[in-house]
Amino acid sequence: MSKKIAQVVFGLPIEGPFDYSVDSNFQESIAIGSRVFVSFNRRNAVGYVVDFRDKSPFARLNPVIDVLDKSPVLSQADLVFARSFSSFYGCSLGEALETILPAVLRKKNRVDFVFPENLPNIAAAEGKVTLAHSLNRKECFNFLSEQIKAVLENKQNVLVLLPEKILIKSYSKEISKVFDAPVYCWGSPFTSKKDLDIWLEIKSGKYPIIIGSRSSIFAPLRNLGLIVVEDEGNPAYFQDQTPNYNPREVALLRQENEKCNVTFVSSSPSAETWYKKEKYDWEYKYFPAENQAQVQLVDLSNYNPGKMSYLSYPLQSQIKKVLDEHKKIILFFNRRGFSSLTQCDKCGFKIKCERCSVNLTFIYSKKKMFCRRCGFSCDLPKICPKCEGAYLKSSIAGIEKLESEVTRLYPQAKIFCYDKENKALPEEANVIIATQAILEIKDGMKADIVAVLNFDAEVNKTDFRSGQKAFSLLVDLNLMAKEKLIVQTRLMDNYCIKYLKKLDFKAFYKTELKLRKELQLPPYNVMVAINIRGTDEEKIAGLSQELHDYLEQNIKKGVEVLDSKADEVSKLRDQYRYNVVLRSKNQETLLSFIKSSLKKFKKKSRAIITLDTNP
DNA sequence: AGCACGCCGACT
DNA sequence: GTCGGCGTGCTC
Repeated sequence: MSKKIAQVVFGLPIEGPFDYSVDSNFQESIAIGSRVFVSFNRRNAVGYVVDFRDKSPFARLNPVIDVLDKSPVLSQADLVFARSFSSFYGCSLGEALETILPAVLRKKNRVDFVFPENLPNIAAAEGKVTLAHSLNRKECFNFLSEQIKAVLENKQNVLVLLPEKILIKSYSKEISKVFDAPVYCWGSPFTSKKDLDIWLEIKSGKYPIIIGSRSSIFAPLRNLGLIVVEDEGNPAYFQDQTPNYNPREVALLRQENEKCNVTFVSSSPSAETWYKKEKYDWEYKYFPAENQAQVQLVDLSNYNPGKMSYLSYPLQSQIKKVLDEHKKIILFFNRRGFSSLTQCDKCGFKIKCERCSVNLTFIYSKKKMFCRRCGFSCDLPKICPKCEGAYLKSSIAGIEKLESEVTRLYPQAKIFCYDKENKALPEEANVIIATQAILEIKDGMKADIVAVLNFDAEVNKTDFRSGQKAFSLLVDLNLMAKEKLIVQTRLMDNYCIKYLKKLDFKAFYKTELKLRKELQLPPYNVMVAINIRGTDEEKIAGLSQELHDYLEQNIKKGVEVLDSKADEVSKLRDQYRYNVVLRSKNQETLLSFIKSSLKKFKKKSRAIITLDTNP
């Protein structure tokens, strides 16, 4: 094949490719997948060779200044994968390539490493997808071990994804107990030169097992036999960066391209995953819990709301019983700090963050007020900043307030709070008041009784996934309880609670999916939010409306534009945020529509516009 | 993205 | 006059 003209793409939001002439002295070294140094729009830049051609419609071509790789860092397969990634997430091919490559390679760094010419060609796996629905860590781990063993025996490699970095170390220990193959823990981004050596080692097959978080989904493993996505529904897999990818979706893109197997693990899978499992007939393995704790509902609608304590009488007597029998109870109360609303008793002024549209939370243990969105903190004002009224009232109690109430009722108990700030938990603790941070302790956290104090708050969120999340929460808390799970609620016949009692997953997902279908939500539709933000609220609101109208006028078949709306948190870090949400049955149709429309719209605003797929 | 070019308001 | 704000267009 002749290499007269190289077609080059860049990590920029422009499609390309751009043509460059190739000097005779580069004929040997340049190849598809090489990184090249070229002049682009009066500046020098690193680009990626995606193809060659003999003729160019452009009269005057710039030359390739330098070829940076001794042998191309990107394989044919990488390019195919990047193409599907770019059309799935609506970014350019160059942006997709930069997402796949370690950050070091975006700069003008040479790679002298020569990749082995012909790696042994191992027959691909079957491309099978499994949903491991696990209420029993040990059983499920044995199952995964069997899968991994089969893959390693076939001389293929394994990638395990975990939602949080902190889980990597202990997981790798577990794996190392079973397999004696080298394990690489992929925790931090590959930004230094030293990282590059490791990346090259991974690429040349030194580590048959990689365990990592989000970004390790791009680990350059050849002969990938299996991707395990642990805790597939965990929201930590979502993250707002551009391009905004979800590793659980990327795993399926790799599965399509590399024919590797994929196993999703979850105690209560996302509705999206359950839907796909049914639709594509994925293999389904259910690992029941060793013993299921009994579920007891406490109907709060019988209580006088004015006099309501957070502890209903049945719960109070339960706590007493726990203390008498020297047992342990977890009181689950999903609100941090002392109070999440401080209000002037005289004029009603609410103390808000200076930079966000969020009420400040008072954290008693630190004697300070915090913004839960941007981290801003300040002292608790002594008088109302607005009317100088002397009395500031704390309402919407958090776990610290609850702690004081529990301490008053049970002075003899050993009470400890567990939340994001405070993760120390002494052995002798017998009443543990915890936020959802307690769910991160994946193994070992057990108590005789677990009680959910404000379940209704979980369901009443505006997030359309709140039902499913609330159900997942109950399932996980139920697994924590040895004896009994108590749920205080006014929603006695809520479907989450109803199907928890018998752990009837089938019925739960059937109901959840029916709701989603009726409301035209994912997984029946793809939703993409175009997020517009900037410092001038009027301008942003106007721009958002303008964008909405523009999209509607240029609408494409099969795409629907919903109304322009202020974001849930309309102001964050001094920036106002508006969204235009679009809906379609087909992700690629939708993204190509947005991409072409935004191209024309984007420039004339000083606002930052980002895309959020399946928000 | 990043940069030049070109079009209008206000100011030494 | 001209400095500089920002909307527009282009990059092989």
